[in-house]
Amino acid sequence: MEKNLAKTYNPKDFEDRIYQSWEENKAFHAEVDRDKKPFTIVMPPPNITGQLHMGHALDQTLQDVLTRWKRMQGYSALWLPGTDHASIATEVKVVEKIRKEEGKSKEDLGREEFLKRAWDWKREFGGRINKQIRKLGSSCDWDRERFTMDEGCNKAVVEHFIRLYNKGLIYKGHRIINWCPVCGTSLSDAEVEHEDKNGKYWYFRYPAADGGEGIVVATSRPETMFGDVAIAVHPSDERYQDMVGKKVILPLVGREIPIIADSYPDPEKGTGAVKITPSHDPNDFEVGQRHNLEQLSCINPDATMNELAGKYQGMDRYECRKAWVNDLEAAGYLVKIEEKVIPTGECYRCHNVIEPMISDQWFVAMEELAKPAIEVAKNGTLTHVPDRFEKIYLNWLEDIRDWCISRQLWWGHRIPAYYCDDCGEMVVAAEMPKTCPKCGGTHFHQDEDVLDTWFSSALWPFSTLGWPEKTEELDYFYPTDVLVTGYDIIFFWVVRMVFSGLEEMGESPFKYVYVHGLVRDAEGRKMSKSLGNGIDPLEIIDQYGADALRFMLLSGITAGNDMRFKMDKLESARNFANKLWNASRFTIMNLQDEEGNFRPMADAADGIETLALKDEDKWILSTINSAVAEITANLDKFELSLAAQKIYELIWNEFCDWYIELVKARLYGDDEEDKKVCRCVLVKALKDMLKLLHPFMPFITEEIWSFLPKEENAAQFLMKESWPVYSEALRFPEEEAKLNTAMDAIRAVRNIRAEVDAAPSRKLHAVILATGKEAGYMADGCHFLKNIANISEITFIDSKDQVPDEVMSAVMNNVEIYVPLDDLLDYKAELERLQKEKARLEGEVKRTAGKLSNESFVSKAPEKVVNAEREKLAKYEDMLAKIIERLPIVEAKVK
RNA sequence: GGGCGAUUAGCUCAGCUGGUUAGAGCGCUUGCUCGACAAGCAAGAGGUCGUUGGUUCGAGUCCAAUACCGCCCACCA
Repeated sequence: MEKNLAKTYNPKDFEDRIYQSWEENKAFHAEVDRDKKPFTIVMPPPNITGQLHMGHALDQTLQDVLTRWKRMQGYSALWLPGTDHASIATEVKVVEKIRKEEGKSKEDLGREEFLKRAWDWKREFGGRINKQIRKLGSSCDWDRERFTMDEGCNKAVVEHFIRLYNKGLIYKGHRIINWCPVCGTSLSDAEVEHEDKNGKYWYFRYPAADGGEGIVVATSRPETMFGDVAIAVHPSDERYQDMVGKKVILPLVGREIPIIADSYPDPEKGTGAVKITPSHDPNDFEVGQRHNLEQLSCINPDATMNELAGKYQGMDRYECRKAWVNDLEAAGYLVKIEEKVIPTGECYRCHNVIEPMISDQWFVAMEELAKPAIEVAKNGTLTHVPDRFEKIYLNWLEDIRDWCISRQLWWGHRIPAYYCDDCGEMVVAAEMPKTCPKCGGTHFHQDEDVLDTWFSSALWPFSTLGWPEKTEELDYFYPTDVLVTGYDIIFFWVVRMVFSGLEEMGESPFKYVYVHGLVRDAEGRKMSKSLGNGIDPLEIIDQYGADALRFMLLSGITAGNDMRFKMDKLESARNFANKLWNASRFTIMNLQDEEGNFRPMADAADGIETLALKDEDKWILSTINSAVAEITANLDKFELSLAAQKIYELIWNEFCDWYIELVKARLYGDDEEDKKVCRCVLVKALKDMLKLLHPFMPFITEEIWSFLPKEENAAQFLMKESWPVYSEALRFPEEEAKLNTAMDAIRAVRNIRAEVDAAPSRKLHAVILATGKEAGYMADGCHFLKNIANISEITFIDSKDQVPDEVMSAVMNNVEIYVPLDDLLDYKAELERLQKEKARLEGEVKRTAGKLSNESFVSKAPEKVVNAEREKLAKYEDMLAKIIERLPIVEAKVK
């Protein structure tokens, strides 16, 4: 067994091994534990249509960060995984597969055989998706994995359906719905995408039945004219008032239809007269209802014309349109054509134009269900992050129409309605009835249709916890805490979960909805199969590791906004992992002797703050301590990206760049007791940082953790360790100030060195003039200058007179540093530097003094702010004075 | 037609309730193989925060208008 980390960071060496070890030890399993508070996230179940894309990777990462963090905080954290049967999407894929491989249609196979193939598909792709989720490091509870069509979910769906039906909230209706002629099914309003297309208005004359001029109407879909049953005009439209009640003739068809008055037509649009086709237009449907008009369908489900279209029967709707318009024109009925942008509805799956049709479908009555869902958002029980999505959520609910839930498909939850073969009586029940309540018949057949896939996903937050049974899990884990999802499925899913949860459970299914954006490609385009610009998360993981991918996805994002997938960001995340890896290697190296055994450390049983800590020890502990508070606060507010940013800075800029460099001299020195303290601080610091980083980069942190010395009561895994908490005992403001002064001095010397091109290996002398409390800071901290700025000798002086002749200088707050450089002196460079500094300080003094001379600033701004401004002014004035003093000396040297 | 987001360094983006000199990554310049790390170290350059007004002692941050880009919704005569 290796005792230290490998020389280079290679995530492939350990990511799979670690995940396996977590899983074997059931580290993700969450139990009902009444001593703990529950934290619950149900995973948005990926469709079993294919494989995970970058959007899933982001979605997963966000949820995993939250879950791991809460678990470390001591919650019984359940992240419940699963997949979605995705009725229509999967059916399309399976049909395609069968067609390709066997040359058969689903009808050739028959329902039963087709479903077998679909289940085979589910096993193959469901399994693939689960592997991908594991690769990402998701800490979900696999013991509780669910599928939207498993037995329990099916039971929940049937139960829910029956309950709503019995309450009158589900009904079967002969109504106008969105029909996709290609998918061969009805669709809900949410499944129709709107697109503006270039089209035309054709103006046709409908001659009056009594031989008069008749009326001209515009239409963008002339092929629906065969279904016209009336012409409507607005009752106040004076142009047509005397025509209301009269009849016109449907051109070429010869059928007489009435002119009616209705509020629907807009006198400003078209000719103000509208042809009414209740079977093929939702508005016309309603006009038809109001006026008791006949419903004449002229288009078949496959978008060909039916017998009503006469000689056009059998033609495709668009072929018919062309021929029909030609014929009307030839006959002189065409008045004019107008180019127009026509808003068109398309199927969200196949992007073919939707045809509104009348048919028998099942609906959920939305009005009553929507009310409580609106209420929970308004009263704050349900919070959207960011909150602007609440408006979108509310707008949709407030405008909602009844939800068409039946689909003419095979793959899905079959509608639990049965019809008596003898009398046709319908019974809604969990199982096929034995006898008909009406005629006593004993033969039934089940409704052929299946349910909208979203009908089952709407129940996901409670069906997965055992509903309709009253399980312990349901009682404990429901309602869930946060739902993480993309903004693209708010309507499909979030809204429906809320009203369904409220209906069945009486409580909103979650307290927060965290909405994230899309992952786009480097050019900002949506990743899509047709563009071929998708990036496979698995390939990225293979190359850079899951931790780098996760960290990259989280860096620099804000809730609800899209992000771009940039390779340089990914590399940066990987480099960060490598940095941590090496810093950890350094730490472990210094903990161990040549044999790899841990050397003795100071006993920190009474708290690390009780040890003989040096200033830099207190500084790093204090810095980490503040970061703990900040990062926790960020996570509390769902600011995951800011939290990630802070832990990055803490590890790289504070720990690696400064602390490690500051303590090297001690570690390589010979004060054994001090070394023990130093090791102790190193381990403590590293461990705390690993814990803070763990939710973001679970693999590397767990791997490093396994190499560190553990306390007796340590958890088996880092992932089971407790989240660090802020401690007042670890707050060292004095040491922070001291170290900041030392660091400024180091930077100043390095700057001079760079300015004159002095090799880093060249040892320099420094003369320091320090006053105020900085005098003490520099006295205590000057050894750092020696160690990491390569200063071999330091002379403290207490007056300007003692400044040597040939020097470069740096002025800081209460500290002046002079570096004698005899052969290398570059006064010209220093003069430039001083002049630049002078200009900067003059600007600062002017700005600060200006502020302070403003009467209303001094009287109105908080005292704290004013005092800070005063201190600033004093500091800048002092520094400026010193620069001005120094300038003529340097100027003289330049000459 | 309605609504929303974005506009900050060459590029991609952070910037939470208004208060030090507006930050990061990448890129760029210069110099470094000194016992964790060249996937690195050090020192730098680079921004009048889209525009115009307003509120305020104080605005990248709040308000209004405007421009450009993008997105969502809407019953398609």
